[in-house]
Amino acid sequence: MSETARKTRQRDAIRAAISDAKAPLGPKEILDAAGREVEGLGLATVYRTLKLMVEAGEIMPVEIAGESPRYELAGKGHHHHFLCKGCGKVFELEGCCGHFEGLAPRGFRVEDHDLTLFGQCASCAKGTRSTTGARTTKPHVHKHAHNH
Amino acid sequence: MSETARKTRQRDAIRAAISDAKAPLGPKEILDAAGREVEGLGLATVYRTLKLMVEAGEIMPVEIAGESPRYELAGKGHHHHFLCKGCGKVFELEGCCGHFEGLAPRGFRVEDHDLTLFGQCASCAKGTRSTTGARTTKPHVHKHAHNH
DNA sequence: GTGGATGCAAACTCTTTGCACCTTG
DNA sequence: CAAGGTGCAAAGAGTTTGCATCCAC
Repeated sequence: MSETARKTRQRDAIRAAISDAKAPLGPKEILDAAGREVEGLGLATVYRTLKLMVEAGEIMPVEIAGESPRYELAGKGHHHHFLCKGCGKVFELEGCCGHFEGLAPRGFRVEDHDLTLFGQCASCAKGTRSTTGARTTKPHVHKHAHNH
Repeated sequence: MSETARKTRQRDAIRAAISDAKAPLGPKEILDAAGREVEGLGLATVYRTLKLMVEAGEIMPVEIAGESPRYELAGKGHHHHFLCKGCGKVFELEGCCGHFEGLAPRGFRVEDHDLTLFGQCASCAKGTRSTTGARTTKPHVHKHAHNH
Protein backbone atom coordinates (compact mmCIF):
# COMPACT_ATOMS: atom_id res chain seq x y z
CA MET A 1 0.00 0.00 0.00
CA SER A 2 1.00 3.60 -0.39
CA GLU A 3 0.00 4.36 3.17
CA THR A 4 2.60 6.96 3.88
CA ALA A 5 0.85 9.30 6.32
CA ARG A 6 3.71 11.22 7.78
CA LYS A 7 3.86 12.58 11.27
CA THR A 8 4.02 16.33 11.26
CA ARG A 9 3.69 19.05 13.86
CA GLN A 10 0.56 20.37 12.18
CA ARG A 11 -1.20 17.02 12.18
CA ASP A 12 -0.29 16.37 15.76
CA ALA A 13 -1.62 19.77 16.74
CA ILE A 14 -4.85 19.24 14.81
CA ARG A 15 -5.37 15.81 16.32
CA ALA A 16 -4.64 17.16 19.78
CA ALA A 17 -7.05 20.04 19.34
CA ILE A 18 -9.84 17.65 18.51
CA SER A 19 -9.17 15.20 21.29
CA ASP A 20 -8.71 17.88 23.91
CA ALA A 21 -11.99 19.56 23.03
CA LYS A 22 -15.01 18.80 25.18
CA ALA A 23 -17.31 19.32 22.22
CA PRO A 24 -17.03 18.85 18.46
CA LEU A 25 -15.06 21.63 16.79
CA GLY A 26 -15.43 23.39 13.47
CA PRO A 27 -12.53 23.99 11.06
CA LYS A 28 -11.89 27.52 12.24
CA GLU A 29 -12.00 26.54 15.89
CA ILE A 30 -9.53 23.80 15.11
CA LEU A 31 -7.31 26.29 13.33
CA ASP A 32 -7.44 28.56 16.36
CA ALA A 33 -6.61 25.80 18.80
CA ALA A 34 -3.96 24.05 16.71
CA GLY A 35 -2.59 27.37 15.52
CA ARG A 36 -1.51 28.13 19.06
CA GLU A 37 0.83 25.14 18.83
CA VAL A 38 1.99 25.55 15.27
CA GLU A 39 2.82 29.06 14.20
CA GLY A 40 1.43 29.92 10.79
CA LEU A 41 -0.85 26.93 10.44
CA GLY A 42 -3.10 27.37 7.41
CA LEU A 43 -6.79 26.71 7.06
CA ALA A 44 -6.15 24.61 3.96
CA THR A 45 -4.00 22.27 5.99
CA VAL A 46 -6.75 21.93 8.52
CA TYR A 47 -9.26 21.03 5.82
CA ARG A 48 -6.89 18.59 4.15
CA THR A 49 -6.00 16.92 7.42
CA LEU A 50 -9.62 16.74 8.49
CA LYS A 51 -10.52 14.99 5.26
CA LEU A 52 -7.68 12.51 5.64
CA MET A 53 -8.57 11.79 9.24
CA VAL A 54 -12.20 11.22 8.34
CA GLU A 55 -11.20 8.82 5.58
CA ALA A 56 -8.82 7.08 7.94
CA GLY A 57 -11.67 6.68 10.41
CA GLU A 58 -9.90 8.68 13.09
CA ILE A 59 -12.56 11.35 13.41
CA MET A 60 -16.22 11.74 12.54
CA PRO A 61 -18.00 14.74 11.06
CA VAL A 62 -20.84 16.03 13.20
CA GLU A 63 -23.25 17.67 10.85
CA ILE A 64 -26.15 19.39 12.49
CA ALA A 65 -28.93 20.75 10.33
CA GLY A 66 -28.26 24.35 9.49
CA GLU A 67 -24.88 24.38 11.15
CA SER A 68 -21.48 24.13 9.58
CA PRO A 69 -19.72 20.83 10.18
CA ARG A 70 -17.85 20.04 13.36
CA TYR A 71 -15.53 17.13 14.03
CA GLU A 72 -15.04 14.77 16.92
CA LEU A 73 -12.96 11.71 17.65
CA ALA A 74 -14.29 8.50 16.19
CA GLY A 75 -14.67 5.33 18.17
CA LYS A 76 -16.99 6.71 20.81
CA GLY A 77 -19.75 4.35 19.88
CA HIS A 78 -23.15 5.35 18.67
CA HIS A 79 -24.41 8.62 20.04
CA HIS A 80 -26.14 11.82 19.09
CA HIS A 81 -25.88 15.51 19.86
CA PHE A 82 -27.65 18.34 21.54
CA LEU A 83 -27.42 21.88 20.21
CA CYS A 84 -28.14 24.60 22.73
CA LYS A 85 -30.18 27.34 21.14
CA GLY A 86 -29.01 29.68 23.85
CA CYS A 87 -25.26 29.50 23.64
CA GLY A 88 -24.81 27.57 20.41
CA LYS A 89 -22.74 24.86 22.05
CA VAL A 90 -22.95 21.24 21.02
CA PHE A 91 -23.14 18.51 23.65
CA GLU A 92 -22.75 14.78 23.28
CA LEU A 93 -25.64 12.63 24.32
CA GLU A 94 -25.38 9.11 25.60
CA GLY A 95 -27.42 6.29 24.26
CA CYS A 96 -30.06 6.26 21.61
CA CYS A 97 -33.62 5.09 21.89
CA GLY A 98 -33.21 3.86 18.39
CA HIS A 99 -35.89 1.78 16.79
CA PHE A 100 -36.63 3.88 13.80
CA GLU A 101 -36.92 1.14 11.23
CA GLY A 102 -40.68 1.14 11.60
CA LEU A 103 -40.95 4.74 10.46
CA ALA A 104 -39.86 3.98 6.93
CA PRO A 105 -42.35 2.82 4.31
CA ARG A 106 -42.52 -0.83 3.36
CA GLY A 107 -39.70 -1.87 1.08
CA PHE A 108 -37.30 0.73 2.40
CA ARG A 109 -34.11 -0.42 4.04
CA VAL A 110 -33.02 1.72 6.97
CA GLU A 111 -29.25 1.59 7.34
CA ASP A 112 -28.50 4.55 9.50
CA HIS A 113 -30.01 7.54 11.22
CA ASP A 114 -29.25 10.94 12.57
CA LEU A 115 -30.82 12.48 15.61
CA THR A 116 -30.23 15.92 17.06
CA LEU A 117 -31.92 17.50 20.03
CA PHE A 118 -32.34 21.24 20.32
CA GLY A 119 -33.10 23.28 23.38
CA GLN A 120 -31.42 24.92 26.33
CA CYS A 121 -28.41 23.47 28.07
CA ALA A 122 -28.28 23.42 31.83
CA SER A 123 -26.63 26.84 32.11
CA CYS A 124 -28.87 28.51 29.56
CA ALA A 125 -32.03 26.92 30.95
CA LYS A 126 -31.47 28.69 34.26
CA GLY A 127 -31.29 32.17 32.88
CA THR A 128 -34.20 31.79 30.50
CA ARG A 129 -37.70 33.05 31.10
CA SER A 130 -39.32 31.27 28.15
CA THR A 131 -39.14 34.43 26.10
CA THR A 132 -36.09 34.84 23.90
CA GLY A 133 -34.02 36.25 26.65
CA ALA A 134 -30.56 37.69 27.04
CA ARG A 135 -27.80 36.13 24.99
CA THR A 136 -24.21 35.87 25.97
CA THR A 137 -22.60 34.38 22.91
CA LYS A 138 -23.34 34.45 19.22
CA PRO A 139 -25.91 31.72 18.86
CA HIS A 140 -26.28 30.78 15.16
CA VAL A 141 -29.76 29.70 16.02
CA HIS A 142 -32.39 28.59 13.58
CA LYS A 143 -36.11 28.53 13.83
CA HIS A 144 -36.92 24.87 13.87
CA ALA A 145 -40.64 25.25 14.30
CA HIS A 146 -41.61 21.65 14.81
CA ASN A 147 -45.02 21.74 16.37
CA HIS A 148 -45.34 18.67 18.47
CA MET B 1 -47.85 46.81 9.73
CA SER B 2 -45.91 47.12 6.54
CA GLU B 3 -47.12 43.70 5.41
CA THR B 4 -47.35 44.39 1.75
CA ALA B 5 -46.39 41.07 0.15
CA ARG B 6 -47.42 41.53 -3.45
CA LYS B 7 -48.59 38.83 -5.74
CA THR B 8 -46.24 38.31 -8.63
CA ARG B 9 -45.80 35.71 -11.34
CA GLN B 10 -42.46 34.67 -9.92
CA ARG B 11 -43.77 34.06 -6.42
CA ASP B 12 -46.73 32.13 -7.73
CA ALA B 13 -44.42 29.95 -9.79
CA ILE B 14 -42.09 29.33 -6.87
CA ARG B 15 -44.94 28.47 -4.55
CA ALA B 16 -46.43 26.18 -7.17
CA ALA B 17 -43.12 24.44 -7.76
CA ILE B 18 -42.86 23.63 -4.08
CA SER B 19 -46.41 22.43 -3.63
CA ASP B 20 -46.37 20.35 -6.79
CA ALA B 21 -43.18 18.56 -5.81
CA LYS B 22 -43.45 15.14 -4.22
CA ALA B 23 -40.29 15.73 -2.26
CA PRO B 24 -38.56 18.75 -0.77
CA LEU B 25 -36.72 20.81 -3.39
CA GLY B 26 -33.47 22.73 -3.30
CA PRO B 27 -33.08 26.29 -4.59
CA LYS B 28 -31.75 25.23 -7.98
CA GLU B 29 -34.46 22.63 -8.47
CA ILE B 30 -37.00 25.29 -7.62
CA LEU B 31 -35.40 27.63 -10.11
CA ASP B 32 -35.62 24.94 -12.76
CA ALA B 33 -39.24 24.15 -12.07
CA ALA B 34 -40.46 27.71 -11.59
CA GLY B 35 -38.27 28.93 -14.42
CA ARG B 36 -40.35 26.91 -16.83
CA GLU B 37 -43.30 29.11 -15.92
CA VAL B 38 -41.54 32.43 -15.66
CA GLU B 39 -39.00 33.18 -18.36
CA GLY B 40 -35.79 34.64 -16.99
CA LEU B 41 -36.44 33.90 -13.34
CA GLY B 42 -33.31 34.57 -11.31
CA LEU B 43 -31.75 32.52 -8.54
CA ALA B 44 -31.61 35.58 -6.31
CA THR B 45 -35.37 35.91 -6.53
CA VAL B 46 -35.75 32.28 -5.56
CA TYR B 47 -33.57 32.79 -2.50
CA ARG B 48 -35.34 35.99 -1.53
CA THR B 49 -38.75 34.45 -1.93
CA LEU B 50 -37.76 31.33 -0.06
CA LYS B 51 -36.58 33.41 2.86
CA LEU B 52 -39.81 35.40 2.89
CA MET B 53 -41.93 32.28 2.70
CA VAL B 54 -40.04 30.67 5.54
CA GLU B 55 -40.49 33.77 7.68
CA ALA B 56 -44.15 33.88 6.76
CA GLY B 57 -44.46 30.27 7.85
CA GLU B 58 -45.56 29.11 4.43
CA ILE B 59 -42.71 26.69 3.89
CA MET B 60 -40.17 24.87 6.03
CA PRO B 61 -36.50 24.29 5.38
CA VAL B 62 -35.52 20.63 5.34
CA GLU B 63 -31.90 20.50 6.36
CA ILE B 64 -30.33 17.10 6.22
CA ALA B 65 -26.84 16.66 7.58
CA GLY B 66 -24.30 17.08 4.83
CA GLU B 67 -26.89 18.08 2.28
CA SER B 68 -27.78 21.51 1.02
CA PRO B 69 -31.16 22.77 2.22
CA ARG B 70 -34.41 21.78 0.60
CA TYR B 71 -37.83 23.31 1.15
CA GLU B 72 -41.30 21.89 1.60
CA LEU B 73 -44.74 23.24 2.39
CA ALA B 74 -45.35 23.99 6.03
CA GLY B 75 -48.39 22.81 7.92
CA LYS B 76 -47.92 19.14 7.34
CA GLY B 77 -47.56 18.43 11.01
CA HIS B 78 -44.57 16.93 12.66
CA HIS B 79 -42.62 14.53 10.50
CA HIS B 80 -39.13 13.54 9.50
CA HIS B 81 -37.29 12.52 6.36
CA PHE B 82 -35.56 9.63 4.73
CA LEU B 83 -32.58 10.16 2.45
CA CYS B 84 -31.92 7.35 0.00
CA LYS B 85 -28.21 6.72 -0.28
CA GLY B 86 -28.82 5.08 -3.61
CA CYS B 87 -30.63 7.73 -5.60
CA GLY B 88 -30.22 10.72 -3.32
CA LYS B 89 -33.96 11.33 -3.09
CA VAL B 90 -35.62 12.58 0.04
CA PHE B 91 -38.86 11.00 1.24
CA GLU B 92 -41.26 12.17 3.89
CA LEU B 93 -41.88 9.88 6.80
CA GLU B 94 -45.05 9.70 8.80
CA GLY B 95 -45.10 9.87 12.52
CA CYS B 96 -42.32 10.09 15.01
CA CYS B 97 -41.52 7.75 17.84
CA GLY B 98 -40.50 10.80 19.72
CA HIS B 99 -39.65 10.56 23.36
CA PHE B 100 -36.18 11.94 23.28
CA GLU B 101 -36.35 14.12 26.35
CA GLY B 102 -34.73 11.39 28.40
CA LEU B 103 -31.59 11.43 26.31
CA ALA B 104 -30.55 14.87 27.44
CA PRO B 105 -28.58 15.37 30.65
CA ARG B 106 -30.33 16.59 33.78
CA GLY B 107 -31.03 20.29 33.68
CA PHE B 108 -31.27 20.45 29.91
CA ARG B 109 -34.52 21.53 28.35
CA VAL B 110 -35.36 19.72 25.11
CA GLU B 111 -37.47 21.94 22.90
CA ASP B 112 -37.18 20.33 19.54
CA HIS B 113 -35.49 17.56 17.62
CA ASP B 114 -34.43 16.47 14.20
CA LEU B 115 -34.43 12.92 12.93
CA THR B 116 -33.30 11.66 9.57
CA LEU B 117 -33.17 8.11 8.34
CA PHE B 118 -30.68 6.97 5.74
CA GLY B 119 -30.76 3.85 3.63
CA GLN B 120 -32.22 2.48 0.44
CA CYS B 121 -35.63 3.44 -0.85
CA ALA B 122 -37.91 0.74 -2.18
CA SER B 123 -36.61 1.03 -5.75
CA CYS B 124 -32.96 1.14 -4.81
CA ALA B 125 -33.28 -1.66 -2.26
CA LYS B 126 -34.29 -4.06 -5.02
CA GLY B 127 -31.25 -3.54 -7.17
CA THR B 128 -28.75 -3.64 -4.33
CA ARG B 129 -26.61 -6.60 -3.34
CA SER B 130 -25.43 -5.23 0.02
CA THR B 131 -22.11 -4.23 -1.50
CA THR B 132 -21.91 -0.70 -2.82
CA GLY B 133 -23.43 -1.70 -6.08
CA ALA B 134 -24.28 -0.03 -9.35
CA ARG B 135 -25.56 3.51 -9.19
CA THR B 136 -28.00 5.08 -11.56
CA THR B 137 -28.05 8.70 -10.51
CA LYS B 138 -25.57 11.03 -8.89
CA PRO B 139 -25.97 10.23 -5.24
CA HIS B 140 -24.32 12.96 -3.12
CA VAL B 141 -23.87 10.30 -0.53
CA HIS B 142 -21.94 10.61 2.65
CA LYS B 143 -20.36 8.03 4.82
CA HIS B 144 -22.37 8.11 7.97
CA ALA B 145 -20.61 5.30 9.72
CA HIS B 146 -22.82 4.89 12.76
CA ASN B 147 -22.00 1.49 14.10
CA HIS B 148 -25.11 0.22 15.80
C1' DG C 1 17.21 12.83 -2.01
C1' DT C 2 12.30 12.03 -2.84
C1' DG C 3 7.66 12.15 -2.17
C1' DG C 4 4.39 13.60 0.94
C1' DA C 5 2.91 17.91 3.53
C1' DT C 6 2.34 22.83 3.94
C1' DG C 7 1.11 27.78 3.05
C1' DC C 8 -0.61 30.99 0.07
C1' DA C 9 -3.60 32.46 -3.28
C1' DA C 10 -6.81 31.49 -6.78
C1' DA C 11 -10.90 28.94 -7.82
C1' DC C 12 -15.46 27.10 -6.68
C1' DT C 13 -20.04 26.63 -4.71
C1' DC C 14 -23.74 28.40 -2.34
C1' DT C 15 -26.09 32.42 -0.68
C1' DT C 16 -26.73 37.37 0.06
C1' DT C 17 -26.74 42.21 -1.31
C1' DG C 18 -26.54 46.68 -4.06
C1' DC C 19 -28.62 48.94 -7.59
C1' DA C 20 -31.19 50.36 -11.61
C1' DC C 21 -35.40 49.11 -13.73
C1' DC C 22 -40.02 47.14 -13.76
C1' DT C 23 -44.69 45.97 -11.69
C1' DT C 24 -48.44 45.73 -8.47
C1' DG C 25 -51.98 47.96 -5.99
C1' DC D 1 -47.38 57.17 -8.51
C1' DA D 2 -45.08 54.96 -4.67
C1' DA D 3 -43.60 50.90 -2.47
C1' DG D 4 -42.18 46.61 -3.41
C1' DG D 5 -40.24 43.09 -6.47
C1' DT D 6 -36.94 41.49 -10.01
C1' DG D 7 -32.60 40.50 -12.60
C1' DC D 8 -27.90 41.01 -12.94
C1' DA D 9 -23.60 41.36 -11.19
C1' DA D 10 -20.67 41.92 -7.37
C1' DA D 11 -19.77 40.56 -2.73
C1' DG D 12 -19.39 37.13 1.05
C1' DA D 13 -18.72 32.79 3.61
C1' DG D 14 -17.00 28.14 3.48
C1' DT D 15 -14.24 24.75 1.21
C1' DT D 16 -11.11 22.93 -2.36
C1' DT D 17 -7.15 22.99 -5.39
C1' DG D 18 -2.70 24.36 -7.98
C1' DC D 19 1.86 25.21 -7.19
C1' DA D 20 6.36 26.25 -5.39
C1' DT D 21 8.64 25.32 -1.20
C1' DC D 22 9.61 22.55 2.81
C1' DC D 23 10.46 18.63 5.66
C1' DA D 24 9.91 13.70 7.37
C1' DC D 25 11.79 9.46 6.45
